[in-house]
Amino acid sequence: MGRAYVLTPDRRSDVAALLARADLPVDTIALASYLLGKVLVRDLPEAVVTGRIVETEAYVVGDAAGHAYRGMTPRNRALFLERGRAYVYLAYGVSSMLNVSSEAAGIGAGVLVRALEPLEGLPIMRRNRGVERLLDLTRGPGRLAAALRIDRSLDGVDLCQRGPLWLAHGAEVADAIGQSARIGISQDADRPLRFYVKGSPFVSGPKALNV
DNA sequence: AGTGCGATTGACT
DNA sequence: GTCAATCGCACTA
Repeated sequence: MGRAYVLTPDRRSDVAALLARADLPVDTIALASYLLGKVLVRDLPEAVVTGRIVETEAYVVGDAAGHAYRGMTPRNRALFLERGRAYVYLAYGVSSMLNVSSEAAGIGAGVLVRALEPLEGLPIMRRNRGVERLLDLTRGPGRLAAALRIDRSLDGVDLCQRGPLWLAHGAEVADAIGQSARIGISQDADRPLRFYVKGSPFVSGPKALNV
């Protein structure tokens, strides 16, 4: 079995460095791996809740599995904004999904955030999720959105600006980055556009994809 | 205006 | 492992 996974040291989000838009790679695939290790900061009325990104998926230009594939619609317009904006939609009428828009303004593409390692605000996350187990708080796109109380009202928010939801620099990803097919899609299902921190127990998906 | 379908999750056999 | 819940939205007419 692999060595024990070491939790990232807690970091105060009020001193965490905001990601500048210029820091974000323009290319969707580059952005997907770049976001691993970065910290997602959610400013809630009662507390700040943060987590380290450990799993992402790229939905690239011309991707039949991407929501922007058939052009701009009321739902997916945020995917066409400049990179670093939030695209949030409701999946299966039940779970909210957070994406980071990518590429230049006018081009529809983005990166789905699939899993976080919880850092700050664990009590709030437990309350938002209604579960106790640390591993169940933010493992999976719908779960992390619930834990951070992210919903469609945050669609279009600039993640490169301090506000209700933003991105901060994190510790370097010392662990190797794994790559696999994306989860839960039928179109273009074999393309290796999923990225994850190897060895992190907070990564979602079947074990076979996480080697 | 009606229809079909998910970038998932949680409950259950 | 299987499967239903649940609803906004894209698509067709």
